Order: sequence, then C-alpha cells, then structure tokens
Amino acid sequence: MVRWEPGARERLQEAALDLYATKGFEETTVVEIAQAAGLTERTFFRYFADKREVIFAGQELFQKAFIDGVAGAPKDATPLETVASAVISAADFFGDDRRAYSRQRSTVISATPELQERELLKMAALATAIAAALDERGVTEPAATLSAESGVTVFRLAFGQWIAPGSTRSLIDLEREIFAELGALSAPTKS
Amino acid sequence: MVRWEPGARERLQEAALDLYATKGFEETTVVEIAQAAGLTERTFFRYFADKREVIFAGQELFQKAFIDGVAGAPKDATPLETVASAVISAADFFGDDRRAYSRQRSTVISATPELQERELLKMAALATAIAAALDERGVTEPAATLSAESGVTVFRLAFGQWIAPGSTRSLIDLEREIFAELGALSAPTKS
DNA sequence: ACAGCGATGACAGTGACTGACATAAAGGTG
DNA sequence: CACCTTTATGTCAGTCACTGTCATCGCTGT
Repeated sequence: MVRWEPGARERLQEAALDLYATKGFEETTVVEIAQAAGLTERTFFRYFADKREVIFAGQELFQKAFIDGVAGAPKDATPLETVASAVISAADFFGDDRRAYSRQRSTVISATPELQERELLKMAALATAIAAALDERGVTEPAATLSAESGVTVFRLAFGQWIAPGSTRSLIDLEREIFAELGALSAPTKS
Repeated sequence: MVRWEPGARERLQEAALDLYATKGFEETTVVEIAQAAGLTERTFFRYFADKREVIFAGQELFQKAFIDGVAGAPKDATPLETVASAVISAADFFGDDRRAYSRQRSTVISATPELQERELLKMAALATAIAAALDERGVTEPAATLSAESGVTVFRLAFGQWIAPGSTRSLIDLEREIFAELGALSAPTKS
C-alpha cells in the first residue's frame, strides 16, 4: 500500500470547510470549492446532495455509536439511564485530537442559518433513531421520544461547552454533569 | 369600513399552502404562487424571505404567548413547572377551529424535508427564547435550556397527537398528559 | 394640479442544482 | 493483446430560487 492520496470526496470536504471558514458560506460558490479540489461543479454534486451536505457527511458512524449504545445498555436501566449510557459511550468519538476541527466546523455552522437548519435536521433524525432503538427495548411512547430528545439536548449542551474557547475538560465529564442537572430538574421543589 | 379584502400577504399565503398541498412543495414554483395570488414573483419575495417562509409567517404571536407564559408563571415554580405552565397557556392558540388548518399545514411540512428544517429552526429559536425568559427569572444554565427544550419537545409531541387523524382531545389535555410522563422519566427505577 | 410616497411590475443577472451525453482511465476476459 | 465493461469525470444546456435596479401607477395631502 502506497502513500494515502486523499480521494475526491475528502478533497471536496476539506476545500469546502476551508472556504466556508475563510470567506463565509454564502460568499463561497460551489464552483470555487470544486476548483480548489481540482474538480468541476458537476462532480461536487455527484458526491454531495447539496452545498450544505458537504459539511455533514461522515456522521453515520457517530450516529451508529449512539444506537449501539442504546442497544448495549444494561437491561434494567430506565429509559433516561439508557440514553445517558448511549450518549456517554458515543463521546469516545470526540477525543482531544478532534477538538480543534470540531471547533472550526461548529464556528462555521453557528455563523450560517442554512447550516444550522441542516444540523437541526440531523439531530432530529438522531433523536428519532434513538427513540426507535428504545422502542426495540420495550420503551413505549411518549417516554421513548422524550428520553431521546433529552439525551440529544444534553449532548448538544455538552458539546457546546466542549468546544467553547478555553475549554479543556473531556466531553464525557461534561455530559455526566449535565445529565445530573437534568435529573435534578424533576426533583421536588426545594422548600 | 367596507368588507374585508384579503391583502397581498394573505392571498400569497393561502395560494402557497394550497399549491404545496395539492402539487407538492418542490413541484410548485414561486411564479405559480404569485400568479394564483394575482401578483408577480418579485412581489412574493417582498413579503417573504424565501419559498419556505411563506408557510411559517405569523407565528410571532404564538411564540410571544410562550414567553409571556414564562414571565407570568408563579414565582415559586420550578423551571420545569414554569415551562409547563407557559406551554399549557399557549395552547389557547389552538382551538378546535384551527385543527383542520393545522393538519393540512403539518401534512405539507411532514412531506417536505426543506420545510422540516425550517420548522426545526423555528422551534430551536422558540426554545432559545424560552431559555432566555427563564434566565430573566434567575434560572441558571444548563437548567434553563434543558427545561426549555423539554417543554418544546412536549409541545411538539402533544401537537402531533392533536392533529393525528381521528384525534378529538384538546391540546391542553394532551400536553398535561405528556408533561406527567416527562416528570415520571426521572422517577426512581421501579424495583 | 402637483409633489411625495408606498406598492407593484419589468428586467437582467447570479448561483444552486439536474439531466443527458461524451470521454477517458482501469480492470477483467477471451 | 484486443475487447468489453465499469467507474469517474467533464461538458453543456436548462430550470428555478432569489436579488438589485429602475420604471410605473395610484393614492394622499396641500
């Protein structure tokens, strides 16, 4: 096996993120991305459904980790405990090495409503998949959806703190902390 | 005051929903919507930022009801109770008279990923606004966001049941029921 | 009558995205 | 090695969402 040459897909992804970060999403044309990758516009659209999707490709493994985490949770766990265990186990995907990349990517998304919409759609799909996995385990609605959505929200909050400037704690720690707060929400009023 | 003539904005909204429902969103062009309303494409874009937005215009009052509901909740309520009270009070917006319309609108949205994205963005904005209102009341993060997101999720689930075919119960009832399930989620494991 | 103003139309332009077809490189089969 | 098939890419034309600019039309107050 010779040295790894990045394929067209990888070159397009890198060029796109780079241009979105430097010029801005709207100011970047697909033609520019394609040229930067040494390809044509038409080829771009053979790899990615649209201009937004190039930022979100390759999250299937990460989403699969969530689902597997649900399936692998202890059988006697409550729905929320199940989701917590899945969310925490999926955090392995985000080690310190990915922090800088995640930061750049999130900065671009935060700056672009169009990309935020797409991210919300991905998260909604993730929540739906988690709810379905809970269903497999016998959790009924609406508990399944409620737990799944809560878990995704915790993940998003933890992820936001994880990539915050100056943050140095691990994603797992942050998730655990926020899950604890979630549990405290339904606690009786302190009197 | 003479008889009410629907203005350009209303005609566009009605024509758009009608066409989206009958022909489908992607198959409908903005020119068609404008023609159906007796206007031109250019005028459409003077009233709505894009082809999706025409379906979502006029939700400001409804979102305002949520925020006011948060501000008007009893001072000794927990964050989750506060949000529940807000969500429940905002349900007044959806009486039985709006059910048929809401159904048609939701059917169109469910059939169109592009519209789902926009709806998710609106819901995310609503959750952010609710969290900010909680902040005003002294609720700290991440409890504020967690509560707000939970409340919005409950609303979405209840709304989904409210417009389900054959459904006849009131939105408020459905919301109460699902909030109860949410509270039960963090209950100790039944042993 | 006229000046100003708000709503609309007309028109040209950009850029995302698609379908159809051509081409070229890579690999297997006789 | 000639041949065929597959796969990746380029080319081109076309549609449609969306924008900037300028013209026009009708109303309103003076």
